[in-house]
Amino acid sequence: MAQRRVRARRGDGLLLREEILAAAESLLTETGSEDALTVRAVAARAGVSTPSVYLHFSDKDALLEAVCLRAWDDLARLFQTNAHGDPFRALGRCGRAYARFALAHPVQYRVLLMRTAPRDGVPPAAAACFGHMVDVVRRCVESGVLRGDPERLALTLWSSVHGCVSLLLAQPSFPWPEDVDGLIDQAVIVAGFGSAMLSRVRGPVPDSAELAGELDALGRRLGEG
Amino acid sequence: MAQRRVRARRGDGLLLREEILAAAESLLTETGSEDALTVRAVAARAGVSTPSVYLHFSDKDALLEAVCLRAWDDLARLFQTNAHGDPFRALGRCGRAYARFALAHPVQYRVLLMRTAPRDGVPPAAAACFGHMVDVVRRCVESGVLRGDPERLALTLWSSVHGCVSLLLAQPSFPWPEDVDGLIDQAVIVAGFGSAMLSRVRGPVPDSAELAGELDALGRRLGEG
DNA sequence: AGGCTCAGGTTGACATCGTTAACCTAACGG
DNA sequence: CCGTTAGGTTAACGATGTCAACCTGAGCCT
Repeated sequence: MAQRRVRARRGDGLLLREEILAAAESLLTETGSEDALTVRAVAARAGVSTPSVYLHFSDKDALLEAVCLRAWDDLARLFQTNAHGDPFRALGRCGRAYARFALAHPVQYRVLLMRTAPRDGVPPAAAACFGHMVDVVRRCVESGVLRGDPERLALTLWSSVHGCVSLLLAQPSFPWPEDVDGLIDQAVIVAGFGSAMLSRVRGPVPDSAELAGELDALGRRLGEG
Repeated sequence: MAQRRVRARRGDGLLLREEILAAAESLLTETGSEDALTVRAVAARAGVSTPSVYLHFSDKDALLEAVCLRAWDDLARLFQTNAHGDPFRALGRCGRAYARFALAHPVQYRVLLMRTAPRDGVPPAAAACFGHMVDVVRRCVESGVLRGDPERLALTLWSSVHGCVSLLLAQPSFPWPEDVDGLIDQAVIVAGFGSAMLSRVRGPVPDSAELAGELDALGRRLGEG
């Protein structure tokens, strides 16, 4: 226990809630692991007895979710500042921004999007991520570069960039290439190109030779233009 | 404790190891959650005292990893049976098979690929997944439909399908579309199309109008052919 | 001033967990 | 038949999430 906290005045009960959240957040970022967030450690850092935590959070998971959600304001800002300009390029910027956000808040991202969420109700973190993706995808659909249901398209793009960052977070000892940024770029662009292309290729998947031939031609034209 | 196990004969010490693994596996699949796998529960189901588990596994995580790895034989078989024929179409089949594998072994997949792996050494599960992807991608590169470093391409394709299934596993209460299979198909094809396209489009990302025009033309030709 | 109330905590305990140290015992070689 | 040792067991420790019961002091009322 760092310092025995002075008792709050009447009506200031919510003060403790904020102090607990701050203590928990510092614990998370300092240790880099959610395992370090024990109720006792948080209470001690807040200068308060252990059961006091339960005055403001129904259980440990509620505390963990609340503290991890604090990072999600950053994500909204990131999407907002990257959504302008050409829709397809904005999509790329937002995807990269999403990845940067995840890697900048690894614990929070793991806790909220890589663990099994409770069965009841959509977790707000997931809803926010998906919502932001839908917004930027919708502009691509309106501009004509993407076609189809924006929500469906957003799901694929979201899962694509999520896959990249979640593997990076979960497998730190994997022999990743030097330029992680380049890998993320690749994941984002591949998802964008693929989505744009899929909505225009009807029928069965073309075979290798046919696809190679058509894409060679496309590459020449886009390279020249 | 179900039934007090009869002591193994001399030299049959490894018998217990197998029985512990079987008990742990049944616990995992019955409960569907790795939290149910406590050392005590496993020992009880194996008909043995709790510390006996430590005769064969250094700690709980070692046991958990060992039991989850048992599913990975299935994955090797799946890639093997889907790798034949046209390379690009085989890539699609393997991607779908990978997703089916993950959804068929949700606990094992979560434990081995969605939790933070230890810092020392590449986990065998991740190495196997990546290795299989590289194999099938290499054939695509040899046939010319994909271009570039097979390992790099495999990383993107792996992360793409991993993203889809890991979101499905982690967010069961998300309003997923009815046809999960269709969503997986989409993720796989988008990754394949995008990868094939990216290696042919040099220079900066085209803007929305340019991309839309070229892809419209491509769609018409592939649709007719 | 002085007492009452109840928001805002604390003390102490319980069950369960992973893990270890110390001990036991039955199967085999001689 | 006896000693060794592989193959276990018993008992315990410390940490954890959580709860029931208790305390206490700030603010209102008379």
